[in-house]
Amino acid sequence: MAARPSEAATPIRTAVADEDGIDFALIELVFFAYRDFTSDPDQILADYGFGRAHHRVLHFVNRRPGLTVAELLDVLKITKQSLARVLKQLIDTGHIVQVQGPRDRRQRELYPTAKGRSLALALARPQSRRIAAALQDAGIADRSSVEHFLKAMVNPELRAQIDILPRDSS
Amino acid sequence: MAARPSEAATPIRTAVADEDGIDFALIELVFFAYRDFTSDPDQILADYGFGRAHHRVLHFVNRRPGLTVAELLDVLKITKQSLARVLKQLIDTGHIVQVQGPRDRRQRELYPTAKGRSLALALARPQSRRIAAALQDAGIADRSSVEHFLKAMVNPELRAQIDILPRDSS
DNA sequence: CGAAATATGTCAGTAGTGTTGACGTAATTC
DNA sequence: GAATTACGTCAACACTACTGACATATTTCG
Repeated sequence: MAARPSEAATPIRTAVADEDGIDFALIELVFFAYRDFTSDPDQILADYGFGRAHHRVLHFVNRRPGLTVAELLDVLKITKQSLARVLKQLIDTGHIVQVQGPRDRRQRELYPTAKGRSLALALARPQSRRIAAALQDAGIADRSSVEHFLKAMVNPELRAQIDILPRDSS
Repeated sequence: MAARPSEAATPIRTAVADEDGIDFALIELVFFAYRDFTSDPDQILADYGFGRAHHRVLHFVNRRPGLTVAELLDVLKITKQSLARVLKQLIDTGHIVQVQGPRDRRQRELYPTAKGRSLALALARPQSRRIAAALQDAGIADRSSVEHFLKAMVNPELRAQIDILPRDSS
């Protein structure tokens, strides 16, 4: 590969722009937006010794109380082992409780405690504020266009998961 | 804390909704959208033995050829050590070359090679397609509203970084 | 009923990305 | 000449993710 290092690697000095009609501007903005979007809860989580994974679990358990472990794995798209550690910590710290499934006793339904609900709200608050401020700043009166855009960014076969979740309008 | 496990943890069975006016729907959509947005390049990167960190470095070196190491660290908001590993790999594999700074010889200007440019484009292509499809799906004729929204999601003090980057209109 | 499938939990090992702190070197600035 | 700056590197660690294997309890099905 690097047979002749003296000439093999010629630096390209021009910036990529519209080549192939690629939307670099929006690609980058998604990166920056997400980076800062997650930074607010990250700071709060650090106080609890939690990470981003704990946040996601706590979020979905609060959004869909009674979720089973399998359902949670499916939403998060992670493996059982990845979930195990963070879920155990959240249970040990009293943020989440497990209840044996009423119909199928093999299942463990996951519910937030008052403590877990409280933390979930504390984590969501700055994110919601950031979104609201951005909508206002962009002069977007109708939330639904952004909602539609983001939803369309999700893989079609996974959009079903979103619809299961409660909507603000409900 | 868990003095009386039998009653300390009472499960909350109601889903969080509009409590405190928190926009859970959009918070969730940002998570889902970003998860799938990054999944396309992740698959390509796996073929090279690279990860998401390599992608980001490659992206910004292509967008701002001649970036110094310090500038790259500032954009990515990671530490020198985190960058070192991935940057070394990208240099060793001939995707990026370092050039001694012309004015300040302590600096190392980073440039993509033809190979690096090519990979950056390959990684950006599916992301750009996803964005374009989502805009169309959402019936958003004017990209600028989404662009403005995403930009407003970024911390104000960090927006300067975005403006340095080349715009599609240039 | 007994076997197979399912839901969950757990163990061991590994990888990628991030952190902090310290230290060394070359080059620039003062 | 001394301090600062830009960069590279070493060691140690944390978090999140992965794979593969195995155990247990429960349900389903032939």
